[in-house]
Amino acid sequence: MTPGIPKGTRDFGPEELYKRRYIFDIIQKHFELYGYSPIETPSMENLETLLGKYGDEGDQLLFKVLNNGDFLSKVPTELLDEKNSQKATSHLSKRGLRYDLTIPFARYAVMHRNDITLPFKRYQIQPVWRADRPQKGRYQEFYQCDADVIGSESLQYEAECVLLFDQVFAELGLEVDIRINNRKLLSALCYLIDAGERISPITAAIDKLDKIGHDGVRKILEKEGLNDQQIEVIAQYLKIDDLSGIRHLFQDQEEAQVGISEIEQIFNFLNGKPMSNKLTFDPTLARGLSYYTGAILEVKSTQVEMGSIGGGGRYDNLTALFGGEKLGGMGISFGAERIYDVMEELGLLDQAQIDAPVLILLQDEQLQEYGFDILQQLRRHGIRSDLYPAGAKMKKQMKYADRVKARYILILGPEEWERKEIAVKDMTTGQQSNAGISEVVDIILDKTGA
RNA sequence: GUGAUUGUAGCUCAGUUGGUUAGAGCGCCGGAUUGUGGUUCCGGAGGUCGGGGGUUCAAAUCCCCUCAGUCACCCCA
Repeated sequence: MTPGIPKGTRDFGPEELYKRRYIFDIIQKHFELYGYSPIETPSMENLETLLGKYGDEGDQLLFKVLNNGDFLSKVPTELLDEKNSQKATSHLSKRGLRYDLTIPFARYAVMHRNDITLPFKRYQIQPVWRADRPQKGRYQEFYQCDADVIGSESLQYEAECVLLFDQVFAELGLEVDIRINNRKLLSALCYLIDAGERISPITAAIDKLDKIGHDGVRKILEKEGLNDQQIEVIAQYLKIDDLSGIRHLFQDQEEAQVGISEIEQIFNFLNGKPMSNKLTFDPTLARGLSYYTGAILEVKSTQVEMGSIGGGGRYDNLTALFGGEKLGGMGISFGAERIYDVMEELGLLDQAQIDAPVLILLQDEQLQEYGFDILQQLRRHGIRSDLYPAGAKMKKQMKYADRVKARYILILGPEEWERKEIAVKDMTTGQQSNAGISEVVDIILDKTGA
């Protein structure tokens, strides 16, 4: 067989992993700085936990795990004859791979309600899986970095999340656009045109505005069966780009007014706070996940064409889905893979590599044990080091040293052995000198700052 | 789920209207250089042309099927 990996998945070599770790470390550091604590949940959840939370599309994209044992024997024969995978699923699979980190977190919060204190702030950096067809910036297995707070309605958390986005992307060296909107405005809009139950197709259409333009949106809405009057109101809404305009449009409609003042309060919290990136109010921002009820956030790179690299929002009622008390929550998610792709394209990850190690080379096989001894002395001093196994020509050893990007090489040979010295070569300058072991340690510690 | 596109050496790709033994660059291995890499020079290894079937005197090239990758749409990070 020829080796391969499933589509939409990737191997990561050492170089990539150092770069990824650089990103994850910065995100994690800021999560903790902002008072979030880590949790982890299993890769698999019960399917009933996952199903119905992400909309029909989401359900389609769930990876389902086949039951163990002779599961086919338990499927009613009518269903087998029907060959309807959808209907048979409940008999074939009771577990699925997690699709995001938010739903598992809500499940966690309900299950561990007695152990957590509200408001509960947690972060989670783990892979999620979607049976999507892969393309640029889209994989079937990818990491999300989520920070959520549950059990508080306070808008300070919305503001906090905006700052978190801003600070993390600033430290990563990325320029981004952070956009904010409020689901209450969208739902009020649908209510205004007497189409409250059509909120998801309508918001889906609105969300596409910057891609397909006003006419495109109009066409979709026509297809959805809205009448001219309704479409006209939506078109009006889409032309507004400031809060006072929105306020005027909705006059004394309560839900919209609440949404507007929420956004205003968030801006008030942020007033005067130094930010590297711009936060803009965008009434056309909708976001796909259906569980958001309040503020919604989305982050896009201004430098590289790529889907959103971060997003989030407030959800009022996720815990109730699992039979818990109603706990409001607010959370954001960093799309690590896309951030990686963006940074790679901008060349921002080139220096994200670990300090090159020290490598010991042997001139003579007889000196291997001596070399091993030197190696351990270096390691005891905290110097990242390695010993090339005996038996290779110096040229080959040198080439290896070059390949692994060794900063220093130590050469042990009969001549040096006679004088109780070690040859030290700085691979970046090519300079070489002899010194005793303790002096060698000092040189390396000094130069590498280890 | 829908649509496009590409599969030729480890990698990136040439390969003319079908025509002898399928090429290049990079990489790899060896040597020039038995105590010194990244430069240079010389030599070498490495290919079921994604797979299967068909047309033909002859197929990497044309046709059909199939598999895989990539990209776009839907949706999303």
